[in-house]
Amino acid sequence: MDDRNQDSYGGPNLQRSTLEPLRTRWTPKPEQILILESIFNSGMVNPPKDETVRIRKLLEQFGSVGDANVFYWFQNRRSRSRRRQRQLQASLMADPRAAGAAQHAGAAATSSSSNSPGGGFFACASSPSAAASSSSSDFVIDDSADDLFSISRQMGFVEATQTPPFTCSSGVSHLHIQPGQSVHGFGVSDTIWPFP
Amino acid sequence: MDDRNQDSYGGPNLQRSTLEPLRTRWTPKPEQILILESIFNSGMVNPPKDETVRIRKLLEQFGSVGDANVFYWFQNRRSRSRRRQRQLQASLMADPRAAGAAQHAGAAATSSSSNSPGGGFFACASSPSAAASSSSSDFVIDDSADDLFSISRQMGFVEATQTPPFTCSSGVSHLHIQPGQSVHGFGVSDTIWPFP
DNA sequence: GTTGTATGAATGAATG
DNA sequence: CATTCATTCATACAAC
Repeated sequence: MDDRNQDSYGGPNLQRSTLEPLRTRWTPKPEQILILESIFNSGMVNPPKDETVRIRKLLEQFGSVGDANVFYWFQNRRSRSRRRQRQLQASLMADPRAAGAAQHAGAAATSSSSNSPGGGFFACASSPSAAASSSSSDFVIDDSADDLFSISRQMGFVEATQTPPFTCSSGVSHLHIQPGQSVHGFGVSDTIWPFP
Repeated sequence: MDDRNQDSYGGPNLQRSTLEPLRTRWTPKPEQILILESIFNSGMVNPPKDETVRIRKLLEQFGSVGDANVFYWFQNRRSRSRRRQRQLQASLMADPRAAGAAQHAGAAATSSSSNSPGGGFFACASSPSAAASSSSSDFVIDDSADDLFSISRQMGFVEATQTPPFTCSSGVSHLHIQPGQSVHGFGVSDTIWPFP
């Protein structure tokens, strides 16, 4: 399916009664969250357009999703991570003893199951088709692949009803991004006013 | 009377001391959105500075707003419209059958009658005195307005204490908004996405 | 059924 | 004009 219709009609459990025209907001499926999460944690916190499309296609194997959803997801993810980080910092600054009390995070797997808080965790990368990639430009791991415990709710049970070919390579992913972009040529601002 | 205008340039800030939700950023009132929307749809998608100032003054009748806000609004508007258009094009190109599948936006995009910014939607232009009558109905917005609409959901209730009637003269038709009138908010939020 | 929280979606405000 | 960040609104879902 190469259509990227952004209909988010099919929620995970929302389609309980063969009623589809219920336009709700996109509710990512556990598998989708897993994929997104791994991509994010593998360092690609801000995928460019083309990557976003690719990711969307990947996710589409598990349910309807649009590019916009993917875009929003990453944006929210970044924003949220940053905010949490800041709050945590503030908390620590206020009271160093409160180190162990990470807010109230919905995640319960703080220490036992998670890995190094800055990298791996789990990463996956797989293209169902189109492996015509060649040049592997390394992505830039900004600095902190921050927050990782947040994947609580919907991922509790990955009940893959019938998971299409979806492979996950543990370790560091092979996600390759394409830095080259934008045909932006001229930055003329003739009729626009600079600003008062 | 609610004439707490703040100055235009630079800092659109307005917050009540202890009663307001401490809004830092400008939240356009429904009437303001209407005005802006009509100006935009009347063809003026990129107003020069002087026009911007005029628009701001117009908007100020319904709440504090600065030139910068107006400027940003138009800028975002243009950007968003273009992106939406491109996304739509892409969608149609990818899979014409998926035409009706927009997240929860109207499905009236396929026909497309006016995709140009100059396409009529509702515009405003009239002399202050002439439009003072005919107050049977608040206003009429063609719900059949095609793709390029996105009246935010913020148009729900208007608490305008008391502001002078307003008549816009800028475009083609006329639009008369009375501050006390509540604008019927249709929760139609355009939701195509932010980037192609 | 109500409340609280997590989070998708939207948009104002920048920056390049 | 393209992209990104920050804040806010709306809603799905869980807990009660």
